[in-house]
Amino acid sequence: MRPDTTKMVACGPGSEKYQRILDAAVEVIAENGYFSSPVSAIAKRAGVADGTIYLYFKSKDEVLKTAIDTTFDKFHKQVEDAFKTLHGPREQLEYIAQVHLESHAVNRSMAILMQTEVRQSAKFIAEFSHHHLVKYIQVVREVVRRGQQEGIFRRDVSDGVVAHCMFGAIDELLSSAVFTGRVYDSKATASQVMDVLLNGITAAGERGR
Amino acid sequence: MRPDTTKMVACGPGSEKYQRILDAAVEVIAENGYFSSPVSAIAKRAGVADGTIYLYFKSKDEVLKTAIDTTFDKFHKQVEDAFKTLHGPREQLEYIAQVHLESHAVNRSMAILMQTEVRQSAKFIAEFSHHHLVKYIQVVREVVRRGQQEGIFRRDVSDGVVAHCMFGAIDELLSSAVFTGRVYDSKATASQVMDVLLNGITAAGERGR
DNA sequence: TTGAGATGAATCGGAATTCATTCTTGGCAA
DNA sequence: TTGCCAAGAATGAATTCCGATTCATCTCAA
Repeated sequence: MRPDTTKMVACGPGSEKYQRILDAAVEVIAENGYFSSPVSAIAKRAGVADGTIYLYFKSKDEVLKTAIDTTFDKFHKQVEDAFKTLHGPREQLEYIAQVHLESHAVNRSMAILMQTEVRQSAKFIAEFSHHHLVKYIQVVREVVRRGQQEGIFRRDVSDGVVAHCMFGAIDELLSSAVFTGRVYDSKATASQVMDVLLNGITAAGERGR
Repeated sequence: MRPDTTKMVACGPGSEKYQRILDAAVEVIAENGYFSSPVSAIAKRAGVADGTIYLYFKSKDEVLKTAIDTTFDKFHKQVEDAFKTLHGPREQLEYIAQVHLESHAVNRSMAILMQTEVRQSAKFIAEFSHHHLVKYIQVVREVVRRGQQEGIFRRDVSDGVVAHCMFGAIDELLSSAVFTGRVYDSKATASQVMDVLLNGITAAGERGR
């Protein structure tokens, strides 16, 4: 006897087909870009009929939106969890950097999609993904501010500027890897970037600790 | 009597209409994104008929391509010129940062377009604009390498990583300004970013110089 | 008068979404 | 156990809209 929660709901967000469509969409869009990816291509990749996609999603937009939202949510949850046992500002920043850079290895197609579609000007994408980026920056800012209060980081540079620098630097590294197809050691790269950045924002009195 | 070069060629890349179309395209695309900008909208903004655009450009793609190419070329030329009288690695990097950040003020629409379209996955855009980005990074790398050789910068971080960090940090700052619509003092911001970065990569022996 | 320049309606293809139809499946009565 | 039914799923061809590009036609300056 199955518990209710496992009961096969053929349709609905939990189903296997739902996931297959999402995965297919991410792959196809990563390869061709959102506007050059006909729904029919996504359907074919997922092994379903064109119309089926509309049983699971309201529109093509909705598919992309869901994929992006899910990814960001996972990221934020992962960071949140890690922070429970990782308290130093340095360590927290390093952790974020590493997870961010790792995304390439975790799911290449998704990484490509993030780099190529999230900043795009299609209004519907820009609007909601902007929200996720703001949240990311927010988290970093808070860590930086705490570091400043604790005297670990310099106080003469704005936390906002530092947060954007960190995000931008890492994102660009990822982006370049995605575009050139080069693979890298995410741990080693993250540590180099954060070495420079942390060195750059370390308070004078803390040097060499 | 006019020299030949100034003779009014009604059509052709020099003409006033050519420029008007380019400007209109940049504005419209900045507002709506490339794929949501019908040629007819660009034509209307430029005050010409739809068909006229095809007298000046081979295709819609071509219009965007031209706009982006021109902007990058201007940037590279500007940097090249400045380097003739600006020799210190620090100063050169600071100059690049400032010009990059200034682009927002110079031409807001173009800055938006750059942020929203250049990284996009439409194959035709990605391919040629990638080339420009590589060139940018290349220039920065060379400056960094020279700084390392002269003993001004640390040698234990790769010039490539530093170059990407710098580009990414600045680009993200610009991007955030573009998306939030916030205006900033490009000189002050550039100096903050470069303060952090340069501080981060300054060789130990050079501290406090 | 002529031809370069300009026009904008018509063409043509491509793709998002719909929907009439078909398929599956699980329950139920004979 | 078997055959049948209804409802939920899935299908994919048809509909519909949109927009890039073309081209027959017009304008105007030399």
